[in-house]
Amino acid sequence: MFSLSEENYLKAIFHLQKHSKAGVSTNALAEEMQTKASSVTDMVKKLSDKKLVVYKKYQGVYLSEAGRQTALQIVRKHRLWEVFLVEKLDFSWDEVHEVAEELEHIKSEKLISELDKFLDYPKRDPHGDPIPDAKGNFQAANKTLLSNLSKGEKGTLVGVKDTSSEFLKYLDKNDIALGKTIEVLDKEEFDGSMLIQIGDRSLRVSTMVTVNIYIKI
Amino acid sequence: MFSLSEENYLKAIFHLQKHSKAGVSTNALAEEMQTKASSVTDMVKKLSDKKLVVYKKYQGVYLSEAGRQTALQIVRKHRLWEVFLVEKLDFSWDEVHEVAEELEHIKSEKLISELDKFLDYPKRDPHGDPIPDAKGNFQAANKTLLSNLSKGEKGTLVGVKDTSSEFLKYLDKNDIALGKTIEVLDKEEFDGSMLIQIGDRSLRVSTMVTVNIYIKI
DNA sequence: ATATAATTTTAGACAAAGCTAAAAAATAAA
DNA sequence: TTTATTTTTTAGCTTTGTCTAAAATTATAT
Repeated sequence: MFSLSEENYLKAIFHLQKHSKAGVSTNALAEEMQTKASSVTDMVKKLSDKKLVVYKKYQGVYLSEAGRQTALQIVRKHRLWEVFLVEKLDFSWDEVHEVAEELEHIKSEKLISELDKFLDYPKRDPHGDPIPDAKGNFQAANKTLLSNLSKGEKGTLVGVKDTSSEFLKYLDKNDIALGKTIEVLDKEEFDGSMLIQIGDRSLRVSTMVTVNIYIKI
Repeated sequence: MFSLSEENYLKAIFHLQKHSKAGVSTNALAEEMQTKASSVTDMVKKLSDKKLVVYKKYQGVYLSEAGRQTALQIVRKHRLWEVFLVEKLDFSWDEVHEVAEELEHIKSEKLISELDKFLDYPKRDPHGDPIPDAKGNFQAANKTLLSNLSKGEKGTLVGVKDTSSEFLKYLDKNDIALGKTIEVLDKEEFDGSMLIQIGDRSLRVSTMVTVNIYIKI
């Protein structure tokens, strides 16, 4: 159907699209894809010919409905494989991304529907991100960044924004995990750092941490 | 490490090598790879430069020890994934090959060692073929073709040579499966067809069938 | 043993996806 | 509103793996 490269571009545009309703710029896409702007222009033209994106010179690129559906299916596969790796193969949440990047491109409808069943139709991946269903539907959680909470507020950790191995290992080390209850004991307005209560311990965390943790109140 | 294409060539040479101790011919490899002889020559030169095969112009190609080990690891991955698909995802044995062709190229040591553990270190794939261990060791079963048995002899079905969907579906339809006991009730010397006892039924099968079923006596 | 046939290799071309360097367009600054 | 800067596109080249057509080699058959 689509080449490896085409699929990766669609996924990248999808992820960049989320953050702003404007078109995705060539440079942003080049950065995300770890490639050069000229290569992006070439590929974007190709995707445009295939009606997967809407593209006007110098105006950035948008996913078409077909492109969005394709991207959603890749995201679905990526996240299902992540669940598989963590739940069945004892991977930790900081190890799954790389492998899932490869597994997401395996082409078999049956494989994914059976995997979904085998995993008992999970709704979220190990980082708390929602898994689209076969039709591309998923509910974006009503979540907010920990940094938005005020002193005294509390909620449940439902996701992370930064999924880098370094950040996830930091969380593991400090016993910060999905599903834990976090309460803001104190917030330092000067630098945004917080003193939080998590489980039976309290901990001081920097802004780098608070802007990368999603909380459901 | 190696490209998709390189891996597939190594695997193809490995499979063709098994059948004759002579070098694998360019044409045979082209046939196996569904490509042209000229393309094969190019690739074989490349593999030779990388010391994965031994190649002399017009003399066919042989796997080097490094090439053999690489091929064995690909075969290992292919067969482990086949077990996974059949045992965990309810695939039937005629559906697994295509998908395993893709899965076998995923690059992660940990993925394969964990999968092996998850499947409880299977020794054979769903077609009865042995699964090499992490070091590339596997025991070739002492098996023979059903066609080699004489009237009155019996044994256990331990594998199939032809793994095409058509053949496997024929076997399923006639309730011929791995592990079943087969006895040769009668053998027609003229065309090699046999009357066999399998389970509580007897069945007449053609040579096309008897030369594609492996029996352990 | 020589002619014919089959196999294999070489030479040159092509598509995909990337790159560099230069030109063009858009944006920001003076 | 010009000028300067940044962004984007174009043009042309590279690599990987393929192809076709022609040449070279090996095998087969008379």
